[in-house]
Amino acid sequence: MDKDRIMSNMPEETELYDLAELFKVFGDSTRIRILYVLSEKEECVGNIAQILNMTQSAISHQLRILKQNKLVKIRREGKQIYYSLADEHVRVILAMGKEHIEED
Amino acid sequence: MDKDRIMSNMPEETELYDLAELFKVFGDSTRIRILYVLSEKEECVGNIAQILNMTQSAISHQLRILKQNKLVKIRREGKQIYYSLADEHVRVILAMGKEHIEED
DNA sequence: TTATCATATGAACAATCATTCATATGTTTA
DNA sequence: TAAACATATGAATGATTGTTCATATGATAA
Repeated sequence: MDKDRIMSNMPEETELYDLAELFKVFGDSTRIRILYVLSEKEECVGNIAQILNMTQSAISHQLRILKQNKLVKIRREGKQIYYSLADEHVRVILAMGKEHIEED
Repeated sequence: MDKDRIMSNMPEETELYDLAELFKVFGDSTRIRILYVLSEKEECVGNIAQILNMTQSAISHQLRILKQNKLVKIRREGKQIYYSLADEHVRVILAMGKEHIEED
């Protein structure tokens, strides 16, 4: 069974938690919707709320989570704050997930 | 702002929920640990529990969730049931997540 | 400065979920 | 058969989390 060999290949505790944390962020349909909106082009908070028919507060709370986990980045322009995807991992992870649920 | 154009590119409601559901499954460190164990080789429930120092019940509950979401598959051999990764998406998704949290 | 607009945030509530405990199901061996 | 073993599952519980409401912060315009 070789428990030791298997466990020696396992990521560290903190990395496991970070990984789980990251995927938890993808595990909410509101946040996925936001990421899809931003996959088109950068958008400010109010617009995202309007597009998704949700309150500004709810969107803002979710954007904070996305930002904390470095899935989106921001650009300030006057009163508005424009959000956009942070990097290509976001697209790849979403695409892989989509492929998975679409097969069979 | 072109709300209609953006929304027409958005996946269907049911697909959004399935996607979120899938990522929720990755959003727990116990399940990630199990997937890492199985990325080495197939393993039966009792062994997984021993390797991860958890109760058979806890592991079994989590394996059911992994199986329902088609991340693992099973092979029966006498009294034991061997679990293994269902396909390559699992590895790719984990690898992408790992890359993401490891940068900067 | 003051008023207005865009965004952020704290507290509260309902809903979801991982684990435990006890027990059930199903397979093999005696 | 019955006993032993591997796995599954239902109920209960504590912890986590998404949304709402009210309010705070920060930037611009008057």
